[in-house]
Amino acid sequence: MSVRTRFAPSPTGFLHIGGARTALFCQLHTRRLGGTFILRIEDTDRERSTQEAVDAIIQGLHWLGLDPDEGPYFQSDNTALYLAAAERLLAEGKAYRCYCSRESIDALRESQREQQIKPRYDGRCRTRTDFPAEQPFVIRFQTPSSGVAAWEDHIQGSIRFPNEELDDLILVRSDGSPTYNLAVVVDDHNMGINLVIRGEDHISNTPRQIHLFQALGWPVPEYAHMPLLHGSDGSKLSKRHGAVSVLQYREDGFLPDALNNYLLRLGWSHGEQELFTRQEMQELFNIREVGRSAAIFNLDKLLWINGHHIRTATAEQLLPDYRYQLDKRGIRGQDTAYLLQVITEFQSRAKTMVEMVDKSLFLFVDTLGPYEEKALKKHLLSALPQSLMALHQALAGLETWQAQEIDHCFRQVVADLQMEMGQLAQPVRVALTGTASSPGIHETLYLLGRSKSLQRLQDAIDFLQNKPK
RNA sequence: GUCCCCAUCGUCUAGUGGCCUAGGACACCGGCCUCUCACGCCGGCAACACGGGUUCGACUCCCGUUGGGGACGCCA
Repeated sequence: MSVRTRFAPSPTGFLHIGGARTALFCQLHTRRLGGTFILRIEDTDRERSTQEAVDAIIQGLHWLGLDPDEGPYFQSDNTALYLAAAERLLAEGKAYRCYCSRESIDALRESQREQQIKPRYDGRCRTRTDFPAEQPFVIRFQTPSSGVAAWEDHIQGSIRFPNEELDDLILVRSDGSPTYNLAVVVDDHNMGINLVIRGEDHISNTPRQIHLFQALGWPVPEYAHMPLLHGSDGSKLSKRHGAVSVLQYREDGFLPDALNNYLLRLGWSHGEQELFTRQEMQELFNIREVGRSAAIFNLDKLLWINGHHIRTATAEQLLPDYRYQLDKRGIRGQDTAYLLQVITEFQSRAKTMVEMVDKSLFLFVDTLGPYEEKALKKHLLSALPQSLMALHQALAGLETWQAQEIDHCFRQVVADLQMEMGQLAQPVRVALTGTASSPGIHETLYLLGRSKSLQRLQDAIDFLQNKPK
């Protein structure tokens, strides 16, 4: 039987990095086995679910290349199915109506906490035989009071819960709506899910769900509970650790496969290999090889991996992202061939596409802002205007603005002035870019173009001649 | 508090009883390359939480301690 897994987020917020990792592992695992990866939106909490969140999740998955093979399915479409299952359990005596008020249960839990025992419902309505017509009730599952619920987790190994640790969970709320555990079990069964891959925070739900499968007479799926992703303080990832939407990573100039590569290495490894292509991920990943301990999100390593993916991508592959980032700075309508040349020149110099734009921005602005303070002092102020003038004159005399020609011309000027390359290149670099770093000086001149290059050299010459003594 | 899970360099990890004076990667620190910045290359710093067992021999197996995390909702 081929494997069927599902990613089942609740649409109460955007898709963050932890959810993306779960989705990635689900998809990768099924890809290798030729199985099916299903997206199911768990919106049984109608109060907190929003359409915006649904959209953000689907968009986030799409950006990462994690589009489902099936779905999205919405639990809100299956309410009747869940309620039917609950009715059946009720009819079979495996569930019961509970008339306890929230207040009385809160009081119960509080007193249990005081006694330092695990807060849980005590089952006081189990044996109740009266059904007061006007009183609201919930439907509770009658959990076996002895025995154990156990399973062989694909990641965590053997896990067992004594049933006396569990209480009677609510299947249907007093407003008649189904709850999470019921919906999950009914859907997992109906959708033919045979492997559940989800976060470790669901471990304690698993014994309850196993009981429900058994009570309904359905086969129990296999489970793989992934260790959680932690923030820098070692606790579960949350807003305060910058658990932002994965789409924010696109805004910040990350490549989807770089993020996938990084996420993949959190908890899974393949010998000493750090870098993976999409293809390799799909061929090599196995959920059974995932480690059991939680990992801490580390931006530095993500940046390094992103830099690697930028370096190894073709300029054509990077073009849409580069254009996207340029667009956000108001730079549009640039020639494609030109942009490809720029990208090629900056690929090894940027860890993100945002950084690439930052570093190449001088090419697109009409006039430079003030020279960077350090660069100005270190390289430009000490330069002789005469050397810049000599270069200006030589470059102005070029027939065409070709990379090789510029190279020859620049070297000739350096030789004529009896200077070292760096003595001329650095001041020129500051003149052209406003900073002390850029691609090679010939490439920089070439990319900047004749008119802007000559203009900026002239500006620097004027600047030096007018500087206060 | 109760239950469940986890524990190798700062971080991500390799390691499945002898190959380990513990390997790789990021970060950091040197050096090389060099017109700058990157890239690349070379080198360095840095870890088996602790205590008991088991064994001829434990990072590897067992128990305990400590530490960390998760769960304990008419949320998912």
